[in-house]
Amino acid sequence: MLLGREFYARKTLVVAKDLLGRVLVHVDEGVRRAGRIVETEAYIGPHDLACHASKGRTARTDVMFGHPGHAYVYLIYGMYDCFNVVTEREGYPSAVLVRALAPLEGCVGKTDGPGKLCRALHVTRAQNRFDLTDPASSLTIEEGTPVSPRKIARGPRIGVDYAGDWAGKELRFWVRQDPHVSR
DNA sequence: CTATTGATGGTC
DNA sequence: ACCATCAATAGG
Repeated sequence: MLLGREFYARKTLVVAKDLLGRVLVHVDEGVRRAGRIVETEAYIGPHDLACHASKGRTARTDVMFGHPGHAYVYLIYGMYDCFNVVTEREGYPSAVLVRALAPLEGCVGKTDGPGKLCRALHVTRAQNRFDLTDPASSLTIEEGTPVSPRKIARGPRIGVDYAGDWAGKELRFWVRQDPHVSR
């Protein structure tokens, strides 16, 4: 069963936690590549200085201003794609970065980092704006098994030291003790 | 610690 | 038309 629009149309922080244990699936030219989500980060709205959309609506950030449940995939450091899901209501730009997976099917290499998981599932900017709630989509998220709150750890986001007051906020979530969480 | 790599957004 | 920067990673 796929997660529906209403799953994503909630507070980004809630979605970030609730995505742990869910299964990201990419049907890549007929082959299923999938992993269980074990680490996420919340990027919340125009005031979050670490959120790309805090610089306004541009060609890149446009998708974050749209409907929840769509993919936001962007290129970082000229080499790595990062996969996010758009959250909250239309017009309020926010997303959850998926940082690590436990590999399940068809993964090429490791999945313990945002760039690595995209490489492993063959997710690129070609999938940007894809609707994750559409059963006909090649990129979806299945219900999987939610993680009990007691097994969820929390800490500051990675690589956002530039973000002033928002740099220290604990908006990163991971499954405690899971070996596939990024270093 | 460094090199990598190119899109992106700001400035001139 | 530049230019600094970047939600990362691999390799010393």
